[in-house]
Parts: sequence; structure tokens; C-alpha cells
Amino acid sequence: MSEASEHGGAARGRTGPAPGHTYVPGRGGPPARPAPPAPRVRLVDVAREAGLSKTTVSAALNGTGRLSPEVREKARETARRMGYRPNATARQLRAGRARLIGYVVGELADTPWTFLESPYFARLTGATAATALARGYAVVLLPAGSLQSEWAALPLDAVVVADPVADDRIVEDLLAARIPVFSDRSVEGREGAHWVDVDAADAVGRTLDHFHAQGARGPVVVLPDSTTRFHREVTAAHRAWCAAHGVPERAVRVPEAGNGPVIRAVETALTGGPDRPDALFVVAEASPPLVLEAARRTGYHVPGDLLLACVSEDETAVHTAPPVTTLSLRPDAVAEAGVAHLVAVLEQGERETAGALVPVRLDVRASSVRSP
Amino acid sequence: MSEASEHGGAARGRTGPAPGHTYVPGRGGPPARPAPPAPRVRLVDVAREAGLSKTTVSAALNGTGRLSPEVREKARETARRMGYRPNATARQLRAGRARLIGYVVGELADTPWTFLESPYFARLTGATAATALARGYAVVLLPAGSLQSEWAALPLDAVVVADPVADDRIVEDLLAARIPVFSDRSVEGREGAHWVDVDAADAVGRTLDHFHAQGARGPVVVLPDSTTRFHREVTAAHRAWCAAHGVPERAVRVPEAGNGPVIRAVETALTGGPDRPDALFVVAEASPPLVLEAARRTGYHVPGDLLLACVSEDETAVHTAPPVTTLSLRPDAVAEAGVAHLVAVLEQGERETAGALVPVRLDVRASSVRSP
DNA sequence: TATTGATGCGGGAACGTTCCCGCACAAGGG
DNA sequence: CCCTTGTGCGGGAACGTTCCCGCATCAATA
Repeated sequence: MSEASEHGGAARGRTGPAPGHTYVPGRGGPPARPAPPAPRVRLVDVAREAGLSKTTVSAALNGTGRLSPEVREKARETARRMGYRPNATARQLRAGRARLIGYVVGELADTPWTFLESPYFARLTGATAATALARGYAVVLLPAGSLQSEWAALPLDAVVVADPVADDRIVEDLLAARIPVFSDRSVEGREGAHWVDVDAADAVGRTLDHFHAQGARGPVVVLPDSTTRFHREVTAAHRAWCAAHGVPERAVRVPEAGNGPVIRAVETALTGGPDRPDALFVVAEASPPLVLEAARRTGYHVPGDLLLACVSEDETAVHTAPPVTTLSLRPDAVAEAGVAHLVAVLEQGERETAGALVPVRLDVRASSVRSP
Repeated sequence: MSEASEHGGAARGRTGPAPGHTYVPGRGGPPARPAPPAPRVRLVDVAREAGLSKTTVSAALNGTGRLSPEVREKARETARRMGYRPNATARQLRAGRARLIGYVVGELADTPWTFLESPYFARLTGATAATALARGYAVVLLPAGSLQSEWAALPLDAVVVADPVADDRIVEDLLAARIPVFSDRSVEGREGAHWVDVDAADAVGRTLDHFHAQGARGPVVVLPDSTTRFHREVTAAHRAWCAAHGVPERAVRVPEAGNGPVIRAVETALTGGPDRPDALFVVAEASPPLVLEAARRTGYHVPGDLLLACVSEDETAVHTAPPVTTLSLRPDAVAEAGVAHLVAVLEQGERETAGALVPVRLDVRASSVRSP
């Protein structure tokens, strides 16, 4: 179970607490005011009190071993009465693993903690922690682009690296330290690295096909200019789609993340070209209401003369007028598949790294439907 | 340093790896295909290889003890060459603490992981993790309303409970388990509990005073209907402010969190009363662009005939037209003060729980400034 | 030359748990 | 009545580290 700063045995005499005294708060003796922090009850303390051995008590509490029902119950009752809680660290040492998973976001290494403010990463983080905990693993948050020294003191069984950038050091460092790494497809083929990913080409295809079906012939896309694998693949997929459909390739790149830069890029996309686009696909993450407002500000009516879709997990898209079509990258599904695979690797020692590709989901709303 | 699922000594023969062989990958012998996972290099392995004792190597690596420069360098060089990384769990056991802090959000216990999608909690979480890590503590994410069984296996030195609801079991459970708890002022006076908080009365006063100074005489507020201490105090402070300024008390309560309910409450606040308000203070968390849109939809011009301010950490407030005035609850400052206090408690064994009150910050923007 | 003191290193216990054994005892069969 | 088998419990090692000692060695001093 769980420790409260386990003050070691230095304070506690090797003899241990006198049976029946120490664990009863304030029994006997003068009412000592500052109350020296009572040492934690250990397995041996329970054993001594119950007149059993630590082996027996351990077996009784864990439901293992061959014990008579009476002895088992006696051990349990004594442990309960004394408020015994097993020392998690000692268990981990014995077990050889800590059931602890690191979680780090590769993107945005210069602003290490802003990733939580992105709805996508917020959902991914939450889903990762939830799934992991359901399988008995806890998740510790690490800063983007963190150094060895920051996780070196942690007994991590594995580390999840979300969206690593191309030249990310952290994956190398972790693999060198022989810590299993879970990430996106960019780590494919590396020894000790495993992956799940979303289908970037599918994401682009689904959205642009949808625009096309609605009659749009001049779609423009707003792409993030990052070295993330997803963003690179989206760029390539966009190029391929345009070539395949005989549509001119119109794209505006966003130099950095954040609502400000993306909104400016949207304005450029809508006003900068030679002719006005009839559809807009914003892949760079931005607040849907702000994108909608930017479209209006530049003289568009949505969906009247501009179809709009955003890659976003932001719930605000539902509440605008009109509601904004979004493409979900399925962080929940990615996390679930990833953790499931990770646990398999850790517990059954899976070597073959068969990654999984998660399909995206297009939530079509009024902003991308040409009214008849 | 960090573990990769430390497969115990059961696999490794008690003799340990033959010096100079095991740690060199694939040296000598046939090219074994499945490559049995090489056992981790331990301190004793380094000691044996270097012809020293584990005591000496330990002292050399930790920079302690009395050692000749030659021996120290030899130990370090050998450790480096063998790729030695200390076992974090063993260190924790010896040290008596794990430098691990739990983090749980009390609010929204029915939807355990959604808290990260709120900009306030996202920032609070990120800032907590960042500050803690800077002081050598890692943060593990726990679900809202989590049970004993979920954190019982973790060697937590302390747990941060953000915004506990009134009847929250978790604080009781943690204190009963003798794990130090850090939370808001609602835990004041409890043994083993410590707190930092924001000044709710100050938050209300600052905003309504600002409205008043801009000439507004009929402000309406949208309040969350939660049992969080902050929300209860805000309600009381609003009542007190209205009484003190001779202004009718106009408030709309939001039954549950989320953009949808808050937006509906905003509409009610703006249209439901006998006379139209001239200022709106949205304390319940919502996306500022959506609030602005709702005000327009109900026939208001901001700031022309309605001053607007939102309690929000959402960066989108800056990018609307007009930009929205926000009241920041300073999650970064709260986290910083909290972690600083927490570390003091853990490391110097501070008993007196002198909590800290963090001032809020009003970022006045065009939405709440009456143009001349 | 003996005594002191400092220096350099190693032996071994301890952190708290789990688990492999082995021992005592009872019951059953030849 | 002895040998086997099974049951119930305990002793002790092991997980990998840190740290308290103690034991040499050697220079400096009496």
C-alpha cells in the first residue's frame, strides 16, 4: 500500500515498538505534546503482536500459502487493528518493477508544460492515465524535452513519448537506458520501441473527400510546420490528394503552435490567394470558435460560401453557430491501444512490435454541409 | 537512475555475470537470436569488475566518502563503461521515501479524467508537476474520486487534492493512511493537512469594483453550483458585495460544469430578468469566445451595452473581438506556493500548517471597458 | 622505536517485503 | 509399529542500495 514519508529504521530502535503500545495513539505515559511521529507499523510488528512469523502474516494478508483459517483471520485482524499498510517501495524492490509509466510530450520542448492546455494532449494524457491505472500502472508526468536527470531517480517501467519531434533526444536516451519506449510510428523498427498511431493519410482523405462531395473545388488547408511525424505525413497526404483529384495544392503553414499564429494563418489562407477558397481545413490546433470568427471577419459566410473543418478535440465546436465540423484524432483510442500493447510488452515480454493504426473520426456538423 | 522492468535476481545466477562478458552485447559465442534480456548491471558487478568493494564504488559515484582520486576515477570509469544505472527502487527503500507526489482533482468525481480539459486544471496540473520536478519530486496523476485501491500500491510521500468537494472521501482516506495532504483552505485545521488557496472574496470584489468604476449598476453573475469551497465563498462574497453597494443581487446558478450548461445560464442571465443587466461576470468556467457569442446572440453589444468578464485561464480570451477581460485564479502561483510548502513539510518536517493566500489577477481587456 | 592520528578502503547490517525451503506434527497405509 | 504423505507454520535469504563502523597502512611526533 502507500507510504507516508517512510522515516527509516534509524529513528526506530532495532527492538521495534513494544507490542500493544506504540500503535495505540497516546496510550500510557504523559501526554507528550509534539508527539514524535509514530514509526510505521511493519509486517514484523504485526507478526510479533499476533504471535506469528512475518512469513505467516504475509501469506495471510496476500491470500497465499497454506494456513489454517483461524491463523489467517488472526493475522488479518491484528493487521487491521494496528493499521498496518505494506511498504510499497519494499514490494517494488522484491517484485522487480514499480508499475510506473512515464509520460512525456515531445512536441513543444521549449515550453515544457503547455501541452496540457491543448485539448488533444489533455485528452491523450487523461486517457493514458486512466487506462494505465485500470491495469495497475500509475502515470507520472514528465516535462517535454526532459533530460536524463529528471527521470533518472524514478523507477520507470516504461515511458510513453507522445508526438516526438524529429530530432528528439529523449527517445534515444530512454532506449540507451534500456527503458521500453512507447510512441508513434516514427520509432518503428527500433529495438525496445513500440508504437501506435493514427492514420494521417486517412485523416486528410476523409476530410477533403467530404469537402469534395459537398461540391467544394478549391479547398485550402492550414498545416502546422512541425517535425512531428503526423504533421509531415499530413503534408504529404495533402499533396497526394490534390494531385489525385486534379485540384490545385493550396496550403498555408503555421510557424508555431498557439491560437494566435493559427488564426493569422487562417486569415492568410482566406485572403492571401489569387482566388477565394470555398473550403477550409485547419489541421493546426486552434479553438473552433476563433477560427469561425476569423472566417467571418474576412468576409466569409459559413457554410454558405466556405465549408469549414478543424482537426480538434475541443468540445466548443459543438456550441458555435453553426457548429463546426471536427476531425478527431482519437486520443482516447490511441491511449487505450497503446497502453494495452504496453502492458502486454511489460508483462508477457512481447518482443515483436506489431504497432496498431487507429482510424480517425470525422464529426460532420453544419459548418461543412452545403445547405440545399 | 531509472529501471527498465528490473527482472529480479531469480533469472540471474547468484554468481552474477562473468566480468567483462555479460555487459558487452553479443560478444563471443554464437549469435543467439532471441537474446535473453541481459540482466541489469548492479553495483556489485561494477565493484567486481573494478576490483573494488561495492562500498567504495557507491561512494565514488555519489561523491561521498574518503577515496583517492585514482580509485574514484577508476570506479566511475568502470561504471560508465558497463552502463551502470542505479536501481531507483532500492535507493528509495534505503532513503525511506520515494519522492513521489499524488495529484487528484476532487471536483467532477463522476467524470474522473475530464479535469484536464479545463484550462484552469490543465495549468494547475502542469505547474504542479513542473514545480515539483524542479524540487526533485515526480507527480503521478490520479483519477478524481479515486479509491484507496488505486493509490495503495504507490509509495506516495504526499497527495495534492485540488478543489475537493464538500463530502470528499479521499481526504479522509489519505489522512487515515497518514499520508500528508495538500489542498485548499477547506482542510484547514486537520492534522496532517496543509493548504494554499486563492482569495475568493478578493476575486469577486476586484471584478465587481471594476464594473462599478466603469459605471455599471446592474451586474449579473453566473455562478457554478458546486460544493467546492471556492464556489461557496464566491457566492457569499457576491451577496456581501451587493449588500455593501446597495445593488440588487442578481445571480444565475449553473447546475453542472461544461460549456453547454454555462452558455445556457449566460443566456438566462441576459434575458431572464425583469430588466436588462449592464455587466456580466461569468464565474463558471466556459470558453470566452462562446460567452461573447452568446451575449451577441441575445442582442447585446460588448462592451457597448454590456461589460463582460470571465473567470478563465483560457488564452482564447485574447484573440476575440473585443478581447475578453478575464480573472485569473493564478493556478501557477497556487501550485508554486503549494509545492514549496509541501516540500518544506516533507523535508523539514514542518508541523505548523500556516497556509498561504494567493491574490487573483484581473486582466482588464476591451470587453469590460466602457468606451468614452 | 612505540604512539598517535589521519587516510583509504572494505565488511556487513539495514531498509521491508516475498518466497523458497525445511521442520514438526498428524494421519493414513502396509 | 514404521514409513510415507500431507498440512501448517517459521527461518532465512534475496531484491540493490547506503552508511556505520572497523581494520589496515603510513606519516608525524615523542
